[in-house]
Amino acid sequence: MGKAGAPEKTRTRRHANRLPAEKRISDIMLAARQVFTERGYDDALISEIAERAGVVEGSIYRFFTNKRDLLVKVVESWYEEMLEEDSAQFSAVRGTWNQIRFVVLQHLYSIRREPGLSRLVFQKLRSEPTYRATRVFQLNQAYTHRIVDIVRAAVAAGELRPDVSAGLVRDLIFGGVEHRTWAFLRNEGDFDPVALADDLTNMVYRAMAIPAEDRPDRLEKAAERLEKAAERLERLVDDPAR
Amino acid sequence: MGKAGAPEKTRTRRHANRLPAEKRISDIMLAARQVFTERGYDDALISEIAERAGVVEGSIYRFFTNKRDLLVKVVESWYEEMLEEDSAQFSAVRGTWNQIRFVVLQHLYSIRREPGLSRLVFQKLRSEPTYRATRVFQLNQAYTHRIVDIVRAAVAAGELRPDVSAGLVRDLIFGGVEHRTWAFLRNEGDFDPVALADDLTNMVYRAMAIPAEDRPDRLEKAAERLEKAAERLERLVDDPAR
Amino acid sequence: MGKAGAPEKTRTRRHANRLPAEKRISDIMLAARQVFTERGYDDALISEIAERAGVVEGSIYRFFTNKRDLLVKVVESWYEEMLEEDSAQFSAVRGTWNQIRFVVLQHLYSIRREPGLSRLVFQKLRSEPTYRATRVFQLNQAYTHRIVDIVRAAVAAGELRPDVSAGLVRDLIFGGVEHRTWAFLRNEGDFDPVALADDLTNMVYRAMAIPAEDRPDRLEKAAERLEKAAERLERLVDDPAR
Amino acid sequence: MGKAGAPEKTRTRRHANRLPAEKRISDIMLAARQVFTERGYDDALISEIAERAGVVEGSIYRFFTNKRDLLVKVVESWYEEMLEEDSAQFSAVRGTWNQIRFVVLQHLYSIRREPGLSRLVFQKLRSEPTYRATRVFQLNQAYTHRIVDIVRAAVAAGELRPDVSAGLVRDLIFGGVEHRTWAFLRNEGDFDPVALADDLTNMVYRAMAIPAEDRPDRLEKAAERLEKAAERLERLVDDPAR
DNA sequence: GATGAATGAGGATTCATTCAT
DNA sequence: AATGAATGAATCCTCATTCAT
Repeated sequence: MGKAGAPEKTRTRRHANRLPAEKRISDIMLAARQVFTERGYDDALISEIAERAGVVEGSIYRFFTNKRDLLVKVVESWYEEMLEEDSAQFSAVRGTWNQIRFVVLQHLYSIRREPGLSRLVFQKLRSEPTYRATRVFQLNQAYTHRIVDIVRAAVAAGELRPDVSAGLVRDLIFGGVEHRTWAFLRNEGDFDPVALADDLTNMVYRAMAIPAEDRPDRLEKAAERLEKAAERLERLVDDPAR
Repeated sequence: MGKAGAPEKTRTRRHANRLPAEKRISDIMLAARQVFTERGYDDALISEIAERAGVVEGSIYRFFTNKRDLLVKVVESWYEEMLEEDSAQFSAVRGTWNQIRFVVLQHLYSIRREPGLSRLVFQKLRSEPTYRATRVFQLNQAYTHRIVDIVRAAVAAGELRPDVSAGLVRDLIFGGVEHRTWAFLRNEGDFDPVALADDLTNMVYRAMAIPAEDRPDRLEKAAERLEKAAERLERLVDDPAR
Repeated sequence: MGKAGAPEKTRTRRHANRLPAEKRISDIMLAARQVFTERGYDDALISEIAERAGVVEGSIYRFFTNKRDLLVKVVESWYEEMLEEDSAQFSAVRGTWNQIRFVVLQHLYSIRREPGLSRLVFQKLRSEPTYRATRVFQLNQAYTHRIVDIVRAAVAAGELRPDVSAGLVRDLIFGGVEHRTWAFLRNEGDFDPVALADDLTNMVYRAMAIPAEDRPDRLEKAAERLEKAAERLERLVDDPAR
Repeated sequence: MGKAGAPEKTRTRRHANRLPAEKRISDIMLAARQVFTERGYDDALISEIAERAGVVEGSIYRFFTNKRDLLVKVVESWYEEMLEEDSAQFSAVRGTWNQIRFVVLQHLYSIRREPGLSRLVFQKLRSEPTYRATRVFQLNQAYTHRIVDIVRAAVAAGELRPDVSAGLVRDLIFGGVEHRTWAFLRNEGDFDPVALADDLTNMVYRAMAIPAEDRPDRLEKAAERLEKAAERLERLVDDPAR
């Protein structure tokens, strides 16, 4: 009903160039990313996305179910992008502290690079009741799970307290980052990713570290080694022939 | 159907029922709180709020600039409510850990009691560019600043590390809570406020606690041992032949 | 979502005169009746209806749920109009044949007067799966049921065959009329309501009439009365004194 | 969801699978018949028809001008099918009543077999202004004209009243059947074709049968009696004294 | 002060049809 | 001949807000 309207009318059409689907899709997604970033979800117009992508509105619906789907796809690809980039570098980072700091820092960088998309994730996608069923949810899981992995490994290695909840650590980190960056996301000024990453990592690492009482203190160890060295020297001196 | 040709409403809206403005306002805010909670911002209808408040749409605009203002006012009063309630009990809580835990727990309780409003704050109000100019912002500051106060006091008292950033702690806590409760806010199941408050407080407290290494006694002991070892070495050097 | 769009924008508005709801409704229904009649359902534009009614599009939705509801309401009022008009005159018509003819003729007149609405009923409303739940259905029932009543009464009075199915008669009549008038409804030329009503009524009446074998034929009755009259006259002549 | 970023379809549409045009056409028409039947005209998608026919949308337009043309062709072939089937059996039916009943019954059967197509004819095709120019119109004429032929032959044979309008009979029958079956077409329950065919045929046949009053014998007898009565009266007048 | 009828901008979405490849 | 990507027109409906009464 109302659908067909007057379907038999003659229409003038200028057929545009026939591009490979991939190119079309990436054009649309690029344009959408821009528009969503600039305007937010509600104020983003499909017509503007279409225009910037050099496509007609209807063409968008060949590839994307609806506006929300387009947003979701854009965010998905952003996550994939981030995961890919990060994982390449991440493998080179050694040490629990360094790894945590790396993840935090990359996260801060990505927020700083894409405040618009970040806001959309924080504000729109994550609060929807269907979020958990989304691929974005899974990607975000993968994204944040790196922290969990790092923590668990360090716990297993005896570096961190055995009673540390990796999940809670993850939420502290990502929640903390988010809270720390809301002002920036509201355009209220910049932040220093490196300093923040250091502070945050220190904080969290300290919370997980094995308490001094339960492990050989470094100073103590050093003293011990020094003592032993001194002893041996003394023995040598006492009995140089030996 | 439904609307019918003629208005079958026969509304019993008290004509010119002149109530004191305060009563009017509180009726409207109560209704608005319900409707916003049940439906979220976009799906909340002014008409429904008016109906529930026993008021006409237009009357709402006598007291509130617009829909958003109404939301803001509702949230403000919620915050005031929370601050009032909490502060009464808070003064009785002794000890840094206990105080932090108290604030965290109350926060968790309030989220659990008002998931709808919480979501609106997290999702809608906080992301708006005008947020910082809002009284909600100030109230939230007051609300979260208690953590800052607690931490600073404890730092000053020498209980916590002097290099702790109280602001970062605040963001870790509130951000962490938020991340931890999103699933709940999405209606994906409940959480245990007490357990979470304990875990989170422990975590954060540990991060701020003065590390064993920095405690005077142990430092001094280690220094003593080092000095003695050094002495012995010096003796050896002075008198190699012995 | 997408609903509010940018709701806080300032809008210029010229407030139109405040008419009683009834007047508004009737204005809208009148305009709708015209537009639906002229264009059919799909090609009827709400905007055009609004314009002709001197109303803004949104106002239509104060009184009518949606476009279809508007059509339904228009048709309903048309039916009520017809039922009212007819029933006033109908009560004056005596005799089964005359009554049937009257109903048929009025029906033909109404088709001729409102071909557009007739087509909409025949084509759009009646074929919808929800039709039976509609008030239009009920009105149509009332409209066509007059035939059923007439037939049943005549059957009860012994004027028509006892085995006549009044429902089938109704369907023959209204179905027959409809088939007979489709060409007209398609704008393929006029028809003669009076002649058609007569022919159709004759046809149907004949189909229901008690067969001659089973009832005193009029000629026979006349002959009988004539015989009796002749007899009495003869007796008078034979015995004038009596 | 669903459409996904990349076309996951991997359609196995036989590329350049060059089938004889006839096969193509019949595949398309078969698919179209199904889809039109299942969904109705407006909700039938060319894309679905194409898919079911194992063809690409564009190919449909090689053989059919547009969607409506496709519907028309489908209905045409259905009519041809029906006419062919019926005429084979029809020739074996003897007697006016039996022939009418046969046509009615076959019509009822076809409605019962193809409610979807029937509805499309009743609702969509027949109401279009171009209907009369259609081949469907002609086929329908042929289809319904059998009634006209039967009636005219019976009239000519003196079996039926000479003043019967064969066209009106046709409209009563097909209109009556249609009205009687709308509930079924709306999916509101079944009907009994045989019983309905019998009732309807009886009804119509009675309407056309030569009335008893017009039979020579009874007329003559009555005339005789009248003449005799008149004679007696005349005698009285002639010889009042007697 | 209260009423509530009227405003009116605003945009996603569909799908038959075309035509370059 | 077949393909199927691209076209693009076309419209219903919502609801916060206003302001004449």
